[in-house]
Amino acid sequence: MTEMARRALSDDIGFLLSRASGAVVASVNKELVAVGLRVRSYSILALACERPEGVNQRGAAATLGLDPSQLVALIDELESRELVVRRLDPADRRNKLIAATDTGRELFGEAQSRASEAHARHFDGIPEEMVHQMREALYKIAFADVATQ
Amino acid sequence: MTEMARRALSDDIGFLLSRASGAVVASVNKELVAVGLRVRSYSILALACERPEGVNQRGAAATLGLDPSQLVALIDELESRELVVRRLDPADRRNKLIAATDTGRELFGEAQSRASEAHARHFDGIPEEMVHQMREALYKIAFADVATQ
DNA sequence: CAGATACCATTGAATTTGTCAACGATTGAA
DNA sequence: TTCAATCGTTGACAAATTCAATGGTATCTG
Repeated sequence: MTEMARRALSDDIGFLLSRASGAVVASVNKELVAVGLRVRSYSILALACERPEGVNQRGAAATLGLDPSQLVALIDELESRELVVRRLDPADRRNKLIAATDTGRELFGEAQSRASEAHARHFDGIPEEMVHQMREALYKIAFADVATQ
Repeated sequence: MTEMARRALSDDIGFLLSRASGAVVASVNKELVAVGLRVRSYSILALACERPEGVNQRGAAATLGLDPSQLVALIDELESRELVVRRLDPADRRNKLIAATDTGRELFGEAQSRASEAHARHFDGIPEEMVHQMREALYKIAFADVATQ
């Protein structure tokens, strides 16, 4: 299994993953300045757009792989720009549901197409099949829920 | 091309990339506490081990995709632990060559096997062919040198 | 040779991200 | 009713990102 140690860092798949991610995130961030978003806030807005009733912060943090406390300030910002609203979940008043406003959905559309352009710059040169395989693998890794200890 | 906008954030390949990367990096970081390293310092040490004469900081920053200024403190730390040494490049005294010491190589071996274990937790469940495709794609993206503006 | 230009590591600052421990409010179960 | 668990939130601190500037060094040009 580990019989053959890799020599070069450039072959280390963990390194490649974080390096590639950093490059794409940086591109998307630059592309999103025009709409006043960053990848983080963009992702939250995306989730808030997915369901009309909204998502609770705990759940959002889980799908984003973040600590719940990280969402607070980001949502504060989105809310102050009236892109999302925080409402108490009537079914469980501990929850707050984050839902996109019409303005939020509109901006998200613009943001989404900008993000796509940034993605295109990175992925267009790569064979479709390879991207497909990568997407599947990434999905598995992202949501594998590995016990990290 | 962009005719079909993706609906769910979970399908967004940029998001999956950063999410997966975050998960793997977090795992590796946890695995590396035992040797007093983090992914960043581990990567620098890896580069310093690759060539006996060492690598200059500018080059290292480029392959790591970091701003050169980020390396300074990291190398300071590695140097203070005598895992690497900074030497002036005799051929061009603007450069400083970062080379691993024997201690550094020794520790790196340990670190490398720990990192491999962390990787295994994430990648072992994924078909080999898929990992292979992903590695190639990631390599292209990581070093594509996209004009990010 | 002299000066302009470019490259290197480094410093410093401002912002964003990551991690963790706590707290009040609310819920569900003993 | 009381206990334990969950939710959003706050606060603190370390780490990472980005950018502008500086002093030392090399290269190119005249």
